[in-house]
Amino acid sequence: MHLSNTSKYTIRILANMVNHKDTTLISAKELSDNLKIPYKFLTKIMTELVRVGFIESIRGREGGYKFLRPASEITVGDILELFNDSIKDEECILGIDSCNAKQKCALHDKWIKSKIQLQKMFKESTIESIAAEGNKI
Amino acid sequence: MHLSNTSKYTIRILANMVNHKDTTLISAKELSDNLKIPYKFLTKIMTELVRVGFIESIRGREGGYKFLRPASEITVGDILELFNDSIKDEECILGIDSCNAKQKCALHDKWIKSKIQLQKMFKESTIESIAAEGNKI
DNA sequence: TTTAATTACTACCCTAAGGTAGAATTAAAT
DNA sequence: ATTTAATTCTACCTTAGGGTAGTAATTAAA
Repeated sequence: MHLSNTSKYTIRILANMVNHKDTTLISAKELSDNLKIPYKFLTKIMTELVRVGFIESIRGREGGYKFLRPASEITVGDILELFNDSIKDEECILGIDSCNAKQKCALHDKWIKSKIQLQKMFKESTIESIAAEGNKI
Repeated sequence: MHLSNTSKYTIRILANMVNHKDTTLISAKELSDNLKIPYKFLTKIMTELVRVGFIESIRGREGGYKFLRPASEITVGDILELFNDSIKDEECILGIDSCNAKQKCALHDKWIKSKIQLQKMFKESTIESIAAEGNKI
């Protein structure tokens, strides 16, 4: 019961970008140093984030990354969805295909309650809020 | 954000065993048929459950499996622990090493709330309760 | 004693996640 | 023009989860 490393890293990378002076671009090297994420692995994630349009890259000397969509409009849920980490509405926690509101498994109701709470947290947490003053990143 | 297939299967296997007439043993073949879990994969799980002492096996013709510990004393949490699927207390949802009660990540408090709720559900759900009358398995 | 039905053991195979390596491309600075 | 600092592309490696195959061991029934 946990998020994938890639999701976790991605959220922290984007939050770190928010806190960088946005007059300049931030490079992969700098992010890798800040977050202690292996450089090559980080660039792989960055390329994916460029591909889906969360960020933009400028190549060549003095290049780097910057947000394309504002950090206040990218949510944790968006990231989890990108890496197939989000909690699907229909998903029974015990993996029972026929479990639904009519025919419930023993955990159905409690799981729904937790699931909604988590989904709400993921949806309401923007990258901007993750990066806000006083929060550990 | 999900449980491993092995954990899900295991919970359902044990619940299925509860609902079997316990005057007789239940065989891997029967469980595999009941739950549509591939026979060979199921026997692999069963051998592990024997190894850790949840169930007992009787080999040879007319053999099969039965509970060693009562189903009312095996919890979902026990199973998740066995397959490294449980939620650790210290674990930050964003994977931040230095995140703790003093220095929190943005999701810390909300995550703790959900985490406690889930841990409680896992701890309080016995195999017996999963198998109880009226529940989908 | 043989046979059939059962679990256990050993050794694989496949896929995806996580991670690494090297070279190609880009563009500013010199 | 050349150098340098950056991203991107392609290809690979390693590990763990999920799953399969074959065979040995066991034991009760026939």
